[in-house]
Amino acid sequence: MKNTRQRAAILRVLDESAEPLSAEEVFTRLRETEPAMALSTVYRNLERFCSENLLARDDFGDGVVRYSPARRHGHYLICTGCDARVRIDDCPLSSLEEGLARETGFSIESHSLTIYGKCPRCAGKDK
Amino acid sequence: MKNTRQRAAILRVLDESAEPLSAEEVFTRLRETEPAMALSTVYRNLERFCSENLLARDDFGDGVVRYSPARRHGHYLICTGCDARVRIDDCPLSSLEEGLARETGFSIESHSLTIYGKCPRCAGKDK
DNA sequence: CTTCTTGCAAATAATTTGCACTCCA
DNA sequence: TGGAGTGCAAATTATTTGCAAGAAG
Repeated sequence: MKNTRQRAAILRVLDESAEPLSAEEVFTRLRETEPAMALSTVYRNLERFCSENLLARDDFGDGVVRYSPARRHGHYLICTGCDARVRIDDCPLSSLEEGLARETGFSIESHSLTIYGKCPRCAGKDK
Repeated sequence: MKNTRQRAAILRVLDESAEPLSAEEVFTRLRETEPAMALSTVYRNLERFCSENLLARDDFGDGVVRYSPARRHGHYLICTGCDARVRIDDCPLSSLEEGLARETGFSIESHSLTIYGKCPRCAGKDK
């Protein structure tokens, strides 16, 4: 994989962001430093980085794919009332994956986990 | 929620399917019994049923949302080489959710878990 | 009746692709 | 220099919405 200015810029933006970002969001943040970059370049490289396992996809179940550096990827608890997101730091899957690999013969590469519910404030509003 | 012929038909198709189905797939299977039904009706009702917790969304990470009856919903291990899907029957999250609810104050409603990897055949091809 | 639903057509939104040109290795 | 990478514009794909007509309670 060639090392281009655009690729470095995309990875930098994601490294500097505390939150996972969508392609559009990455694109917007690059407006200042890389005004000529095309949105399609962002899309192409985000996907490329995923298959190289440099990035992980975070799918929150709205129609938008978000990305974060693979090392920092986590899971989220999302409020179905107000879309508030809470990061879940410890991931219960490492132990599961081991057994799964043994049972199925798959070599596990990644996973995606999102939990939905009502935050305390929205749960209150319901009733 | 009113009980319409279309709604019953959508639920029936999903009950009869062993696999989660996308809106398009549901629509296609309804061509015979409900030839006049509009695709938008399918979309609207699938989403409606999800918010009533009659259906669950299964997101496999391609751009398509699939649905299955809430009671039967499971998780999948998907091959990134050939898209083969293996159902994971036991779900490691019930235990996690309890603690999470306590820590965050959220009332948990649902979750989505998908695991990616290479199936034995595709893992072999790589090397 | 009258409100919730549907069918249809048109509108979005996110993402992908074709192609000629550019730039890293 | 040769092929991977980029920008641009156009094409897809999945999904959503507005609205008038239809059916459920």
